[in-house]
Amino acid sequence: MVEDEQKFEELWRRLGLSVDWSLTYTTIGVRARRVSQRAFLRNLARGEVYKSEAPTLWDVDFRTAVAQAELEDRELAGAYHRLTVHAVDGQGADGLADIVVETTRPELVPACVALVAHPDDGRYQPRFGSWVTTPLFGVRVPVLAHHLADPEKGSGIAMVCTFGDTTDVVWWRELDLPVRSVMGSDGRLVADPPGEILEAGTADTYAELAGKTAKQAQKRIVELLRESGELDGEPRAITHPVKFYERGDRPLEIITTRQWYIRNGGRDPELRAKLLDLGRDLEWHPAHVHQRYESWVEGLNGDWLISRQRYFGVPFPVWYALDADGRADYENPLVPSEDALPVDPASDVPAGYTEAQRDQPGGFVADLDIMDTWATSSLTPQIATGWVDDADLFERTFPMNLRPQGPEIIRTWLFDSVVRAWFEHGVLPWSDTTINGWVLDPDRKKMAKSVGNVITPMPLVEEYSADALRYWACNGRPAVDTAVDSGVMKIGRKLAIKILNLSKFVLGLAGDASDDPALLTSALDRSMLVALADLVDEVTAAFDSFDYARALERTERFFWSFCDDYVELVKARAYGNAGDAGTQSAAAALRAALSTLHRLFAPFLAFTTEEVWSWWQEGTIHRTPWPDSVGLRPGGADPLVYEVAATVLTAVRKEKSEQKRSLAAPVEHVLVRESDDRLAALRAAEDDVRDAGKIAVLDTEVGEYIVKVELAPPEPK
RNA sequence: GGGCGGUUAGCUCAGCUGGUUAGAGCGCGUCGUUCACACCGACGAGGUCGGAGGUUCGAGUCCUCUACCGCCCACCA
Repeated sequence: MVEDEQKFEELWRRLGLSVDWSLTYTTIGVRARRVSQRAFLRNLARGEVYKSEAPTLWDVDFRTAVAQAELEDRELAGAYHRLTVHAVDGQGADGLADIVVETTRPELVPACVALVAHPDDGRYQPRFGSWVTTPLFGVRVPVLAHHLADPEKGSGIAMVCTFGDTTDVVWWRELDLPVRSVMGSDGRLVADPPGEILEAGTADTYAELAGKTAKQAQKRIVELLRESGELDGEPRAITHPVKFYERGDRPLEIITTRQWYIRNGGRDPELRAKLLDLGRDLEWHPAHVHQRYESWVEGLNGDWLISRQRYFGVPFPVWYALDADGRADYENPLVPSEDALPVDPASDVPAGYTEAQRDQPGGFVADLDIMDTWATSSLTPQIATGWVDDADLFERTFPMNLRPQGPEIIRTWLFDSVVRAWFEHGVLPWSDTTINGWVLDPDRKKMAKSVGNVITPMPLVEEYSADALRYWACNGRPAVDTAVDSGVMKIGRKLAIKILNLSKFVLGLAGDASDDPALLTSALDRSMLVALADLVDEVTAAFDSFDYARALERTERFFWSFCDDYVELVKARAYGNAGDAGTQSAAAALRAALSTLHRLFAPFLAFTTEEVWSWWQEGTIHRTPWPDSVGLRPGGADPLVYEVAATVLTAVRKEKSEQKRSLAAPVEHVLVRESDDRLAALRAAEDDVRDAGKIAVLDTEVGEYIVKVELAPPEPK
């Protein structure tokens, strides 16, 4: 893990990310533990966190409870087994017909506590309230009605087991059914059968299953059912979605355990509504990802389970008093004072007790569970802003501006952070969030270790440069998946080189020229600066709305046209006599433009711009003020001059290219027919256009747009 | 089952509140090097904007329906 951290830090430094490395923390570090435990204790004191014994989704390999947010569905092969459930003598309005139920989990027949059908289902209405006995085990269970039963599914009547899936939990709770659990925390059927099976005298049958995994038990029970004649036909293969722990390999079981929960609106409509409101107050970039938050919060079906039965993590700062019989008092946990934090209940002792009383009747016992990492990560804003140890910093930086993160952890990191900040501070932890997309492999496939298509950034940095990688990354829009594309990185590299070359040119010809705006006597120069000022406004607005990709695109577009057109147009004038007004104007405009472009590109090409900035400025560009369009925008400038001059120059280049002539080829005559105002603009830059195009005579006339170019005949070889 | 994105040139993608002949880069073709740039430049070819209706003087841009791709959510016996 430490190695991974170093690798990330090395990469991020190499990429020039402006991280304050003094603020890094680990979730089990002292600061994070103190924050986690303090927030927990305060949640506990206010009743926002509670401990409860309840059916819990459980990973049998990790042997820990898991939270709703850590679930994922996987499509799994399974089979419907048609089982015969027997009518009980003297019950049933229409005689003693057996009932056929379909189940994908026949191994849970010993855990069956009821059958349920839809209240409107005529087939089963006569049976509601009657009793039946389960196959193989002969346990009496009621037939009940519940609206969640789907008449279309299977035989229309479901076997409720404790617990086969989350619907069973709902039925168990809402129909007030008993617990008859057989699944152990190790994923194997427990050794001793439920009491009802003992009473029914079928313990020997259960013994055939005890100790087996779900899969093994299913195989065996199907054999037993077949032998007893209670399997109706052969199992019918299906595929169906099954809940998994996102990092687990076997389907989750549901077992009853005592766990810590934080209220998150999952069973409290008022809190849920408040959290939805907070989600609406948050500025999402892009806006539509907010929908994910909405559907997640609306779909919550329980509080946030934060305890884990693992070894490494932040411990709960809690002990329980033991009574004279050694029973723990879970209702009244013993807690430390805040200034004692962090504590480890496994080695620290609660106030008023001694170590000798640990695990002794009349003494105390530690809570040995640890917190889910999200219980700590949900406090990142509080950890980073010094909530427990730097009141001044906290005052100035909380709530924060921005949470940048991935889409897959909206339901965990983002949502949990909102919950914690709301409980503790009554506000959102940040005003804005940006959601990134995924990086896909060059074939637009999701990267996965199992597929072997994972590409790490460092080799790309080494091949194309950090700025090229940044350029590629900045071309990916927020929340849009972006494929690794060396072509785009090459363009970034090209752009960086172009900036170096342009800077060399500008600084080479006007070494220490003045920036005095009064020197801007050329209409073309002023026109270009107007366009540049407009660009600054547009790019600033794009950054303000977190649309960095747009900011880059606009800057880049201006830059290339600046190099191709403006620089070519003013080159002759710029090379002129340093004392001439035209030369001074060009130099001043070029330098103003260069300074602005350097700064506009700085967020993207951090290293290139830092280098060229150092050629002529003091200090780092990354702490230089952002360009100001007001100061840049010259008075009395006509934006048309630059545009029309560039258009004519392009037309001249096109003619030369079509004649397969050099760009340096002389032009005898050019006729520009244009509207009056555009011709006026062109005349304002006429000398520059003639110089740049090597044009001898430039005529203009008002009319429908046309540029007619007559080249001088080629020189004989 | 509910919802959110996407579908624009061979490829990767822009196209903001509807407005003149739909853009960029790559790739492709042609041409061009004394004077910032061959780690280059210029120019060009290439698109029924997924499909069908509709609103409008005008739709890639708005509305309805629909197809396919990706994703999220859901109590999926």
